Parts: sequence; structure tokens; C-alpha cells
Amino acid sequence: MPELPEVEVVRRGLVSWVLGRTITAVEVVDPRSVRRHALGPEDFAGNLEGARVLDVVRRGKFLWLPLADTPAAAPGGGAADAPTPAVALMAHLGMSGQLLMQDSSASDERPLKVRLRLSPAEGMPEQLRFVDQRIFGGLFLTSLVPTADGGPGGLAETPLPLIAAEASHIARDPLDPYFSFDEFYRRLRARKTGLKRALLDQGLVSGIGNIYADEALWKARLHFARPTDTLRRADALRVLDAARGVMTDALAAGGTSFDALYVNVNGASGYFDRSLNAYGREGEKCKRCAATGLVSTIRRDQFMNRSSYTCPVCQPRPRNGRW
DNA sequence: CATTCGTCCTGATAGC
DNA sequence: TGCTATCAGGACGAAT
Repeated sequence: MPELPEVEVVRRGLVSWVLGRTITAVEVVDPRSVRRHALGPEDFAGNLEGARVLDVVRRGKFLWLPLADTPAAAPGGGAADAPTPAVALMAHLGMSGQLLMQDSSASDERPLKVRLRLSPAEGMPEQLRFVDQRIFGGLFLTSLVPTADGGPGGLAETPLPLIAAEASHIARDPLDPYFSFDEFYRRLRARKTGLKRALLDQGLVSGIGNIYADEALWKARLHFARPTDTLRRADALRVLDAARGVMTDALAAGGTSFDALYVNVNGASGYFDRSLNAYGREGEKCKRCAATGLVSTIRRDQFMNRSSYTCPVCQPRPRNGRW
């Protein structure tokens, strides 16, 4: 279940494998994985063939590869040694997407959706494969547009003030140096909703999914249903810092993995799941309470049609709109 | 306009 | 054994 740390692991992997290489052939095995490409699989493939990968950029859970030499790109433009990209290959991993580097001799994965063949590079696999079991993720082409704040479009090797149009509504993430806590807090307070809903809203703060939301809330001792308009600045700062901390740790560990559906770009599973304090721990003891001699049990609630895990003792539920 | 809800999708697993 | 029901959830567009 890729969230920000997992996508960043993939980004870094792709940087080392595909930067500067040319896409020589595209095979859309399952057109559903390019359904967000409105002009269809043939247009998708046709515009990618011959394109050169200039960078790998991430904002939140969106990942894109700015391209040079695509038919759709505006002719001319920047200097020959520093072309300005106009088009990018967008990837979202959804629930179960993987981007795998594979040699041509490797047999196709069962849920192989898209195969990109790359120009030869010494010691590197020839293929970049998009593999996705549940098909919530996908690939598509997008234009690049100027960012609203003039900052970089996302984390990149060569940051440019350009963002994939399809990701321009996505907020910066808590690890982004351009993330503004003041703006986040102002918008958070203006909302009439619960804290977890807000944390999961990629337009308010990006990169946080169900797992890290529960972990951040546990760490900050806040309940998922806490009304956002009652949050003090210190509360918001605590939960944001908690999210930052959990994601930083996960990133250092190479990303979280739970059910082997997620593997990084090199095919290796993460191993951070052993460090979880709340998510998936229904019926187990709260580690923080246990450390102070209390005994409490993590509970699971249905919230937003998903599971939410909390400690009823150190994350008490707000009472009737108050708390 | 802001917020919430339904939908997309497959495979593993539980229960009968 | 073999069937069905349930569950996992990111993000978008429709509904409220």
C-alpha cells in the first residue's frame, strides 16, 4: 500500500535506472491501466516511443517522468543540453502498483499491465514494467504547467518550477521544504470535518494514506474524529510532526510492506511494518500504555469505509462534537 | 462552494 | 471440496 515513503523509494530507484534512457517500445498489456489517458492506449504508446527520460519527480503519491523528444512536446524550446520538458509520463501506484526493472529474459508477472522497453545501458535491465493487481493505479501522459507558488513541482534531481497538470491540485507533503505549516493550519481550522479525513485529503497535505494517518494520530495522541475546527496550533503541529517522523523512519527503512503486494523498483520488499504502533494491531496491547504500566487494547473502528486503529486510553474519542 | 459518498478492481481468506 | 461473502483502500466524480 504505497504511501509517500514507498513512492519516494520507487522514485530514487527509478532515478538510478532510467534517467537519460530512451523509451524504444511500449506494450499496453491491459488498457485499463492507462484508462486515465483519455486518447487511448495507441496514443499513449505512440507518444512515448522515442522519448527520453529527463528526470523523476514526486509530489505526494504522484510520480512523473518529464520527457524530451516526444511528438507532443513543443518543438524547439530550451538549449540542446538542457531541454525544457513539456510532457511527462505520470504514474500512480494506487493500492498495489509496482514499477519493476526486469531483464527481457524474466517471465511476465501475472498482473503485468504495461511494458516499456528502454535503450540499452551497461549493466541495467532493458525493461521497465508496470505491474498492478488491483488496477487502482495507472499510467498516463500529462502536460507540465508552471507551479502556483513558483516553487519546484516536487522532489526531483533537477527541480524546475513545473508540475504535472494532473497533480497540480495536490498539496505539498510534510517532508517538502516548501510545505507551509501556517497555510496548512489555517485551512485545517476552516474545515468542518474530522482530523483523519483532513489528513487523508491530498489537497490539504499530501502523501498520507490510511496507515500513516493512524500512526501519526497515535503518536500525537489524537482521535481520528477530532473536529478540525477545535484543533489548537500545538495539536496540529504535533500531528504534522508525527506524520513527518513516521514517514522519515519508513523512508529510512525502505518503505513499509504488508502483504507482499508492494515491492520497490528493485523488487525488494520493505520491512518497516514491524515498527507499527497502531495500524493492523487490533486486540494487541498499546505499547505506550504498556510502558507506563497501564493495559489497554488497540481497537478497530469503521471510518470512511476503512479501518481505523486507535488506543481508547491515550487517544480518547471526542464527546458529542466537543472533546 | 465544501463536504461526503459510491465506485473502480482482484486475490486472499473465512465460513459453511 | 467448492462455493459465496468479506475485506483491503487511493482518488475521482457524483450527489448532497
